[in-house]
Amino acid sequence: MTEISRDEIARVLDEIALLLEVRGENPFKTRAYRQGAEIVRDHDADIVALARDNELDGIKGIGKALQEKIHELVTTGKLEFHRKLRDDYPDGFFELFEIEGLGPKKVGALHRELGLDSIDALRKACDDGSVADLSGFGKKTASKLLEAIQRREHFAERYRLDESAAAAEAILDALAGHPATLLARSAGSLRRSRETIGDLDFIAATSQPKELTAFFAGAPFASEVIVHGDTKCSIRLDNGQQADLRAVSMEQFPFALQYFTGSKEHNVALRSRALRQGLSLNEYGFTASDGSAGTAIPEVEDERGIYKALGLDFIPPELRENRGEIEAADSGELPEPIHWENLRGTFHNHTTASDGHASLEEMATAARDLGLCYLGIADHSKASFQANGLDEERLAAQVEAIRGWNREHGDGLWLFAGTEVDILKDGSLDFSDDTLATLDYCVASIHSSFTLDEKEMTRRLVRAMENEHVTMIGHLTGRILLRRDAYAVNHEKLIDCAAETRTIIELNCNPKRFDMDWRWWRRARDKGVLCSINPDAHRPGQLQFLRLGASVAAKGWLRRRDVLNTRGLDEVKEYLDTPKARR
DNA sequence: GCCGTTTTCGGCCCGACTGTTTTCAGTCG
Repeated sequence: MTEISRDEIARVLDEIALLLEVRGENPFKTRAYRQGAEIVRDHDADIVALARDNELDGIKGIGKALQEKIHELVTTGKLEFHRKLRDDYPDGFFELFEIEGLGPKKVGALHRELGLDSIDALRKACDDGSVADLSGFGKKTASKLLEAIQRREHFAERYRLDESAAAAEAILDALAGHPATLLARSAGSLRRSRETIGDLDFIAATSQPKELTAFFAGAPFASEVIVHGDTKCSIRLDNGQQADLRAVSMEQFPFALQYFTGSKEHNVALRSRALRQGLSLNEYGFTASDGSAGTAIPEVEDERGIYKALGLDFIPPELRENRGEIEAADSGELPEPIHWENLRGTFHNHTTASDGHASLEEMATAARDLGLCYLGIADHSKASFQANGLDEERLAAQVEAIRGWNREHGDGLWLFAGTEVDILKDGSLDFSDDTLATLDYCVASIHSSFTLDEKEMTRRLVRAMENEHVTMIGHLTGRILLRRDAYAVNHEKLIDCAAETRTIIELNCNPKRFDMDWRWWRRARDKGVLCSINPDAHRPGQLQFLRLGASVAAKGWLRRRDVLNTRGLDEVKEYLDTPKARR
């Protein structure tokens, strides 16, 4: 039996929560399953192994019942409780939840009353009027459901971080330009630097909320108005992405900003903490939780003040995922924040020699203009023929050109000669050790045979890490966000191996990738693994991805000292000159 | 189903908006 994965356990728990909800079970029970799923996804240690060995005791949020169910799932590959719940529903039933406007109650009614079991069946039922006749539904609901079905076909539900950031900046500019706006900020998952973004969230301080929501609803970037009230307005942009505005007073602004930045889990934890201090916290402010006049309500001027009132250090938005940040803020142990200005150079970049769109000189100039002190060139190796990978001869010529640049311009920007060498199917490399020894450093990446199973893929990467010339592993899982899944790797083993072999793991901050995923960096850091933040730039402008990279690194709890490219040129030269085993 | 610095029982975050309703349920964030 192939072992069940962490994601699969979480998926089953989520599905149980959904099914219990449809059946109208105790909402707190469904929440317990949903939280269980989150905990399984986020847990630091190898939770599958713990479950197999019945050692789940002491994980907060996983009580006796969930422990037993997860154990059953891992050891038998099935969960009887889940099967029984699921048996009543066909596979297509679950896709109904993907339709905007349909929650557990409505899906339950559609299935119970009309026997609907797929989006296709729902479309037909909306068309023939049977949905509109259902109690609790109506003509308007039916037509909204039809629109939502169409929209789902046309647009992805999530968007890239860089594209979302650009859209948000334009909207913020428009909001800031309105005379009724006192302050405007974006919030939500964008502010938390998640790898992909759902809706865009905006908070504006104003004394004329109605004017502002009306402006938002009528703005040129609003291709459709979804909801429009006195203080809240949701619109859809041309690309299908939803944008929400909340208009609040100046006094409410920090609370609204905090609240709508989330994450939901972070906020729930923060609210429980407030309650223990006799305070109720919502998006408008603090109140006495028992309504009494005796409780002192803290004065708050900005978001920082909210955390201060709760006895916490300020928690940067990136860390607000309820993964231990509140405890760390309580004990003064939050990581020192890493900023993009701390980055002095970067290592994984391409030129026209392989599949880049700019010459060595153009890339170097862009790096210097960005204020970097050094730039590593790592073009593809020959096995990546689709990317015009370099053979030994062309590589040697490029190395010579780089040395030449340094002789001429080395006082302004230093170039490192490297390669992004292919890790072949068996874990060997596309260049010999002798060839690699002529370079300053080496990024090793997988670009082929994506379908190997987890064991083989992990072994392949381990073998690459064991090579003394491999400085760092590029895009560890090969994922292309919103398009291609990560290949199967055992992160725990690879992190351990990177620590042992002194191999750096790249944080590929090309917004298509953000790979390795931010959820693993804290563990890597604690094992002593060094990170390099690399844009995988194929054009000069893509060096700017370093800004996003620093935010994602902060999200992964990385500190400056955990990141190679926060070091100055001399330190980096010394690092690369030191044999790997002694680094 | 989970949890415990008021608790091993009795709580568990909460407000805006919409549509279908005559006072509220459902969804969303």
